[in-house]
Amino acid sequence: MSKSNHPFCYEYARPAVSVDCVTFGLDEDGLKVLLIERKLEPFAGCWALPGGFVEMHESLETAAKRELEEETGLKVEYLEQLFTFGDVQRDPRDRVITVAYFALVKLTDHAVEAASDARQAVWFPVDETPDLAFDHDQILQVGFERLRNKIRYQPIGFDLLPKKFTLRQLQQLYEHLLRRPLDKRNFRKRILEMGILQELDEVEQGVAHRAARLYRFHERQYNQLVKQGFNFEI
Amino acid sequence: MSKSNHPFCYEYARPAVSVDCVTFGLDEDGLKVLLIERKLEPFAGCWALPGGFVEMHESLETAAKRELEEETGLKVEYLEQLFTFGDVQRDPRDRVITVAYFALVKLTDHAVEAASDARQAVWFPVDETPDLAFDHDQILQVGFERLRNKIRYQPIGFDLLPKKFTLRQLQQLYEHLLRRPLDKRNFRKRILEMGILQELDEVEQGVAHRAARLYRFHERQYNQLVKQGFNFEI
DNA sequence: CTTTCTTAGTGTAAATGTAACACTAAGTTT
DNA sequence: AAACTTAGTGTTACATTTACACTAAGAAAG
Repeated sequence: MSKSNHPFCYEYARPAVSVDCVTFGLDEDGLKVLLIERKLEPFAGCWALPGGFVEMHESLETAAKRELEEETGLKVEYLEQLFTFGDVQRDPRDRVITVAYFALVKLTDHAVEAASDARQAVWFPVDETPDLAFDHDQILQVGFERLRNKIRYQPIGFDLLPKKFTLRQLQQLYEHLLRRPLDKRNFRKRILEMGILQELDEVEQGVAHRAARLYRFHERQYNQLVKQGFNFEI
Repeated sequence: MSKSNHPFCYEYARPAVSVDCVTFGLDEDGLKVLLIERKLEPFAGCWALPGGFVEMHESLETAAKRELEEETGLKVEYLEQLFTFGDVQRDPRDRVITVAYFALVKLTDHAVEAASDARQAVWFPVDETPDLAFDHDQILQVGFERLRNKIRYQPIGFDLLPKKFTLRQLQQLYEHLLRRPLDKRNFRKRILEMGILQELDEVEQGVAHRAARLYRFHERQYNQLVKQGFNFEI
């Protein structure tokens, strides 16, 4: 690599910088993560997290959104930085440092087109993922841990569930991520007391038993409580 | 910047990658953060976090430890990744992405030589820091928030206090970081019940009143409890 | 249309955990 | 010896959390 020609003391070779996205979604089967099939070497034919190299004119977060959309067709509004992986040998070609990002999407509402966008992007059940390229298995695991920790103190259920959902759906998501059963009455009491659910005048459709009431996330109320330092621990 | 000549599809210009360290210490006056005075442009003469560019053969964490030692003389064994800052304009010279690290050191035990190592490294009180170079004010703030959050659920007090300390010292550290007074009896009860303190047969020296018993951190016990998923919340 | 099945929806009491609180003990200084 | 400063110690009221079981509603099957 040549020396740069601007007045800059850093004249060594530079690592490349990439971004990778760990994107979770939820459908009837459970929790899913979005993967792509690599077309190029190294790891051609292998599954990997969507991602790519950061360009000079864009911030890390912008790069992550751009790569996610380019590779999977999925547009997300909110991404969170996860961790930066910089082991020397994590990419066999060259030194590549990657900044991993974390996203949650409502799979049921819209994001099905992502996978069907003629791209090789597939939602895999989180506990049935194939071996991934590079150190992406490790990155995915860090992402999954983040998800499980996050649900303890932030009401992220609403980012994964459809806009309208039942308390049962919400509880089952919590139970799955916390890996323990929750008492129905206590759960409902707590979540309703938080005051971030808006009760709708609708019930779920197409079930072979008594239909449950639908709720939606009361975002305005939530933002206000956040400002007041309210604790959303479950 | 020239194209690389290895078989690698990434042929654009690359951002530079640096590391920066937010290092906290504690002395009689309170909480301190370690800063250096820059000798080179940009921001020559300005205070900044110790840090520098990542070399091709070293991991991010290794780079952070190396830079910290080179610039301040301080050797740390444990560093934690804080956040990666990648705004396009954060460095006026060039595109530089920086991975920030977070360290805690026992100032009272040894680390005084760091500052006196003929280097321009100074421990500043955390709430009397000068304006810093680049976006280092922002990085410092993120580091400080991390510290304040961390103390809620991890017994990091022991990383900041001297090896032997009194319960009063420990409580005052908690009070300072949590920004609220704690009840002496409840605090002692809780911290002792955790079983990670070893009571010594010594008392503090040179105080003009009844001397308090000294304790030390029982690291082995702590590690065992961590494995069992014990909760160290205060 | 009656029965059966499945999930929705609701309150209370016991147990546990948290927070509030004040005095005696020990050592130093005057 | 008196005064000052911090060390060290338990109990009670209060709040929170957990455990727990029945009726209601609607759909499906007979």
